[in-house]
Amino acid sequence: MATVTANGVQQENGFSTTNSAGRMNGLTIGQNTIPMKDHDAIKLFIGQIPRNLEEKDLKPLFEEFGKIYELTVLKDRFTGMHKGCAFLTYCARESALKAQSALHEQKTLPGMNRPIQVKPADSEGRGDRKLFVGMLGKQQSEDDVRRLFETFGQIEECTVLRGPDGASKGCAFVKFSSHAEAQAAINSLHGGQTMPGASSSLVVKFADTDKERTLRRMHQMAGQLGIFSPMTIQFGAYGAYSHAMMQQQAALMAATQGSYLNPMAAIAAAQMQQMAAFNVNGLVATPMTPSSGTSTPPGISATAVPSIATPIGVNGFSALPPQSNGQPTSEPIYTNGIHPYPAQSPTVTDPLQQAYAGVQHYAGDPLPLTGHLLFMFPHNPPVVFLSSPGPEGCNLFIYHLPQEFGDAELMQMFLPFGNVISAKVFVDRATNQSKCFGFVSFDNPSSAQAAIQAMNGFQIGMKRLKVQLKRPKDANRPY
DNA sequence: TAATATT
Repeated sequence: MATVTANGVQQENGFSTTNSAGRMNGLTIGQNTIPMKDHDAIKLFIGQIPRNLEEKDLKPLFEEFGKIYELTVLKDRFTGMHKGCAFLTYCARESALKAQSALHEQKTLPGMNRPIQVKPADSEGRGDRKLFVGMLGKQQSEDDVRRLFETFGQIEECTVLRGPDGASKGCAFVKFSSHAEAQAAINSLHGGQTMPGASSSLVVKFADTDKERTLRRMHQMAGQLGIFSPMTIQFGAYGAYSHAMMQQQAALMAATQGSYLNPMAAIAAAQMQQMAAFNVNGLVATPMTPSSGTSTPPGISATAVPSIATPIGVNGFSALPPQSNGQPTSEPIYTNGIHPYPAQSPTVTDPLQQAYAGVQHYAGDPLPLTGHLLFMFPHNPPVVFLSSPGPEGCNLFIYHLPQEFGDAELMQMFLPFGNVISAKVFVDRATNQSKCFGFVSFDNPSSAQAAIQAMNGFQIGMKRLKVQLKRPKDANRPY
């Protein structure tokens, strides 16, 4: 983690420390100086930072107000992507106050639309004191909202949410200087009156936490994409397995949306990955037993993979877990009532026949990966495409693909299971439309098996994938 | 009726 740390002035010998009244901040031991900060130092949150500026670029701007104890640009945990904000702690509290008054909303960094934010970080805060206000009239301005709330305490921020056209969305955020003030506002205002033009009475509640926001967004997207059953997203039902499934869902969301060039999908997918990671990180109340399993979701280290004593299907995640607990007679419960291992019966129209009837198998051109898809799986760098198909037992036939899926999306979907050496969606020559089936080749059979285990029966929208070994070319087929 | 970001 890149962090700029102040270098103190060295003394000849021994130790030196300073205080807030003080001269210099730092503990010097011989050649090394360890920066020290005041005990009443304030950690500042810095927002609206251009994403091309790193710690070293920001340092000069802030050093003007005092010696910096620590400056850290926030990065995405998985992708390393610059989040456009940072934390800054000065050695002296006074420096922080000076910087805040000199910079907060006072200038706009190059390339930004909004002025820089310099204010105490949430971690310095006094608890939950930010309110969401719903069911406002569309005509009500920030000032109107302020007037409504000002009797309950000191308002630090008041923002009416607006669309791109500037029209109010009928809701606002109001931040008080203390939790008690916010609570008082809730007690007095929530449900108490109906604003002109609003469809029901005023809503005043504490604003969502980040986790709640993420869940809300996921629900929204899920609804749009039809991926999940309505209103049901659960985490942790089967530990690491659902982690793997989350990754799949994330990939699917990105891929599906990607065909519409919707950048939100990538963001959403990244959020889902984060949720999946939470899962593995143990923020899961569901009891899990140690793994005796034979199939480990790809890309997840074996030590991080618990298994499931009693698999419980979750609506939407109905491509069900590998039978990894060595108890084939256990009776899984599937709350969505759909059996996880579908597609056992042969289909009447065999797309294999079409596949073999004149379409060349993919033979090794670089796949047209889009940027956001690569971004999705930072630990799966672009593979070198060797040849295709792979050895026997490495090649999968996939049916019931979404119409929108192209080669890149198909590959993306299977990357978590191993090295994909080719991925090809078959396309109708006349219409250029996907035939909704394709082939994926891995470089080894166990990747292929893992992919079958996890992805066969995997639900996308209304359809379920069929994933099975591709038939060998020379196999006798009774057709 | 839910947002520029908060280790």
